[in-house]
Amino acid sequence: MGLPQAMEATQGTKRKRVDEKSPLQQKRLKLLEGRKRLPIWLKQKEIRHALRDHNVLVLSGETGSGKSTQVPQFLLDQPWCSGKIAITQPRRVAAISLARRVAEEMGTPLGSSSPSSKVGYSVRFDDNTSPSTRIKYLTEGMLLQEMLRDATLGQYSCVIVDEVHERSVNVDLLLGFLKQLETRRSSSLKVVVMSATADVDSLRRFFSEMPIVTQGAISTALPTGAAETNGDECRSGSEAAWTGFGDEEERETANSSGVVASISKRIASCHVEGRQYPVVIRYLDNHSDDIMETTLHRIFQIHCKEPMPGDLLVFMTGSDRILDLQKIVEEYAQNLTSDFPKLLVLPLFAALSQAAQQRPFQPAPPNTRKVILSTNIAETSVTVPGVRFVVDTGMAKVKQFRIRLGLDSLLVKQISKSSADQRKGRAGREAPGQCHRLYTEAAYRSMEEHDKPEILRCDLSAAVLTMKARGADDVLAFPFLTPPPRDAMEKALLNLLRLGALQETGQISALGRKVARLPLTPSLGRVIIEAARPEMNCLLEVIDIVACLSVESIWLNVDTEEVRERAQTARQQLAKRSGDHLTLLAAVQAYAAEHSDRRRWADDHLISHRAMQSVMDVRKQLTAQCKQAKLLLRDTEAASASDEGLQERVLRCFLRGFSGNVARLCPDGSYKTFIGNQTVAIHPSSVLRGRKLEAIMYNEFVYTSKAYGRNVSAVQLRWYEEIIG
DNA sequence: GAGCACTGC
Repeated sequence: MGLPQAMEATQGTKRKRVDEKSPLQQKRLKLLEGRKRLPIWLKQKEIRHALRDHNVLVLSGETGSGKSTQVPQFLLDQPWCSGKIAITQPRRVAAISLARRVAEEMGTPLGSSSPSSKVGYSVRFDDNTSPSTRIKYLTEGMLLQEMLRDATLGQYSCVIVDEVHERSVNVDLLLGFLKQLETRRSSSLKVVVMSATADVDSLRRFFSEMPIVTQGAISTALPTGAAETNGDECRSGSEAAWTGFGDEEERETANSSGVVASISKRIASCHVEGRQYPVVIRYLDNHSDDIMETTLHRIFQIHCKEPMPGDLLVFMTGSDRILDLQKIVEEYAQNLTSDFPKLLVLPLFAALSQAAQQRPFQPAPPNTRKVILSTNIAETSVTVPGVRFVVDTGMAKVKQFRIRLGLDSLLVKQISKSSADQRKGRAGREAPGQCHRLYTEAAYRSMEEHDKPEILRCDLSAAVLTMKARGADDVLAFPFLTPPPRDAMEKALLNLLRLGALQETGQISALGRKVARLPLTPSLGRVIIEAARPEMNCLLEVIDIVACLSVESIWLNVDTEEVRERAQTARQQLAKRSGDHLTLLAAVQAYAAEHSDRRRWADDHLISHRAMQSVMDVRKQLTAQCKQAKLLLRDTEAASASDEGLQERVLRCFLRGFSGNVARLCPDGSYKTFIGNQTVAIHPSSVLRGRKLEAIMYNEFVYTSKAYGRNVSAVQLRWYEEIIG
């Protein structure tokens, strides 16, 4: 769901009495015609029958099938559906705009605007539901958060997990929990798993495999009624595209006690066609050694040959390359004769300001073709209108956690086939299009089928704590769609133990439960808990810093030399000698103290106003949560400037959460980590860059062109030894 | 002189 759709969706009007002439109902009837033309409309009956007879439905369908909006509406009046329907989304904008759309289609007001509302959404900072809400769109993280209050998700008759193919960590955790619930919950729970790719087999297999049974807990782990099924009625008709798990696919699973259970009739699957215009694919004949040159060439080739209208979308790796290419394309474009349309080059990446990110959505001036140079943000997160030509460099930056080194690497890698196909699809959303792949067909065939799921690429500390806090104690036996390697799990368990979030037995500690409730990484959560201790007494200050560290960087991207100098002088006013943590605190305090014009203050200091707004949101949320958890002793008044020991206490708190991220200065001038003795450089974005200090602590350890510590402060070895000791 | 892709609670 793209931004324009999100913006054009309108708020339902308030009205006491709903009749056929009300605007809501008129709108509903108008939309009904369009709904009937969606590919999924014809599958309505099959989907209902599938869930009448089965507990799990795997629904695959490409973009444009209408599954995200229609499936909950198909199920709402089913006899088994007495509770709510949850439908999860990976992104907030999608959850909000889908809820708006479905409310309109149903002719009901949205969310909390009316007690009669049937459709709502719930995302961080914005819960727009009412007690009457039946269909609830929410982010994956929100549903996981709800599981802290009720791990059985008792208010829901059905949970629909959308966009499963994106394979976020949260989706993988949800699928594991839902699989457990589906067999363990006393009342039945229907689960619909929706995915764009046709990779249905692994999902079916996942839900058909028996949970691992341990310690004689067989009765609770066995699916109730597994034996009563024969699977003869549901796959008989060839009129149905979905297939039930029948005899031929019936599985026999033996657990360690030798008990054999036959599984059938629990899982159905269904495929819906998407709605896309055809896209012609062009490959290179030979591999290109200079991708920038090849991209430049291809942009002008398309521009000069292909008729208007039709904008170009170019997929590249990162902002640096995008800005470089922008300059070159603009230079060349000046030499175009007036026979050709003009070119408007627009960069698109997440770190851009809100206004700059909006520019690709605005119509181009007359006789002008837009060339959008984008990162992966345009692959899933935003949909740029008007694009008929996609240029795909075949590369992307990918984050990967290195378990042994304990750092994240962010390196350029070849994309997968499904990513290449997703990029291709961006050319065929409004009209037939072209996709120019700047690699050979052989290179395409050699690509991985799918991206590596995030759960195989990230630090598992947060995921493990999420599991433990929701009752999945035996994390090694958790049902993963793709189980992470054992050493990755062990590393996470050790980290949580070091933080004190787990007891020696591996069970979650009281402190761990507090950390798990906070919308933060376990390390940052631990810092919060430390700061609340009476002898530390610096929670408000720490919340300000933690809020900064948990959002995008507050420092604005500077690209020109002149702006860079302005930025340096502005930032020096805020910079603190001890490093980035207290510099961030100074920035937040100055921003919060600015009551007249915060936007201007941010612009003057070359600080991102958008980032600062999220900092304030997070700060508010954390403060409220800490009050609720009785962690907050002081109220709103800031500590006096004369509080000499404050800075030291703040840094000691961070050290408690990040004791693994400490390095000491070596005689050769480099920093070496205490754990692992690896070289780490201070990131160029730090106020401490180039400084030589006894020891440093940093929040992130990331490998790009070399190993950098980001968000760095000076610490004393003495503090570190006290914590380790 | 060098520099982090994208989500989310």
